[in-house]
Amino acid sequence: MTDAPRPTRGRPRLGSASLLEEAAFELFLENGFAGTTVEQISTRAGVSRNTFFNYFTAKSDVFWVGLDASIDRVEAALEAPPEGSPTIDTLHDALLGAASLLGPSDVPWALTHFELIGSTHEVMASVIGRATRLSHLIERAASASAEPALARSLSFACVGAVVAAMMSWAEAGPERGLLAPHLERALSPLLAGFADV
Amino acid sequence: MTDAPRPTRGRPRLGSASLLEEAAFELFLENGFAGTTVEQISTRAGVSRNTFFNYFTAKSDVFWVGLDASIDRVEAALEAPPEGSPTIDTLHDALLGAASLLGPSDVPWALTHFELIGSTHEVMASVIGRATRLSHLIERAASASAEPALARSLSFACVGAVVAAMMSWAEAGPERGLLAPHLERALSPLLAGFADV
DNA sequence: CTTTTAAATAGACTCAGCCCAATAAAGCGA
DNA sequence: TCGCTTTATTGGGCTGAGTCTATTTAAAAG
Repeated sequence: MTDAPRPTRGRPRLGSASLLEEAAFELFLENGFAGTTVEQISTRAGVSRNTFFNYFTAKSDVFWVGLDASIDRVEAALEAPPEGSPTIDTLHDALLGAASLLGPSDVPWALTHFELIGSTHEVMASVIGRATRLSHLIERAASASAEPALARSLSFACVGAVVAAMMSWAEAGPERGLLAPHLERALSPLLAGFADV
Repeated sequence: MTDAPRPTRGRPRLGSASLLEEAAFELFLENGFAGTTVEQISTRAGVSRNTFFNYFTAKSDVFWVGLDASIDRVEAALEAPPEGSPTIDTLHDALLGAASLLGPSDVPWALTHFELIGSTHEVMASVIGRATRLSHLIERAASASAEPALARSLSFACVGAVVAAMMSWAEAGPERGLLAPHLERALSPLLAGFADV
């Protein structure tokens, strides 16, 4: 899931994902998400339309380049749990660990420019795609020490808390600091409730 | 949000939403969701392609006809809260009340035929559209007695629990009974955790 | 019979996403 | 230096969802 290592053979890349990202955000500011075509984005970035889809599988993927890396970190932390620690703490540490690496400038663009995006189907789908992946990770980890149904509701509720935390983090403005404290606030009552069962 | 009252004037409807729904489910069984076109659905239902979009705004909307009505009930229950009852109980009662009206045969088709659907973008988007609506309702109700950030994380976590409950309900097979007990199990640890704050 | 209202339809259009075949730019081995 | 292999870019074409506008049809109301 992490970025594939750049191969030493073959034709080198012309641009980068972040180049397309910048072009996309510019255009979204000008015309909104729905009012911007993939054609326009790739033209401004100086590549062809097809090249866009070499970097992203969907137009809405430009929003979540950084987020995917964070989910990778949660995955790694959940797969190498410290022995002897109860699952609920492992989970807490895995999520907070990833969140403590996200500083004020790491906020996903989409969360600070929501009005330009609206409730577009494509964007919603892209969000829930990431949420599903995170939820699977948590559910698998929780299944080790909880019955299936409980593990699932725990994982879904956790994902809900993560989303809520990211939104209040984004809304806090440029002085928002790390994501971690927001996540701590959203997560602790929930984990406390589940800790008893 | 409830069904618009059928007007007494004008041309009567030829078919109904559930007619298109049945045609769609048949075809999904035969060819899967992605392998079925709106054209095929409307042809089998005996109407034109455009008529499909008179009944549904998207192909994936056929999955959630019943669900929308349930969310309507939650909305009604949250808007007319019994005085003197703390919000967390109002919320509990609103959700459980709607869930107790859902019997074994009310399971959304999509949840019992997940393998035929896959992680199609459109379906995910349609799910999260409903989830967003429910979350807004809960958040608004919770804002009355909790600070904004907490209200939001509560609402998102609740939605997560609802989804988890519906999935385990669907998986329970034909003898699944009402949704309510599943929801009770998923919701209670969560609400217990939030009740302290 | 005429007007009004709402539903069904026809036809055309945009654009996301996918596929395939062709080409360009690099490293590697001979 | 000359192929060979690998990878990225590109062009062209295609399907299908969703939108829009205008037209027609079927009913009720006056």
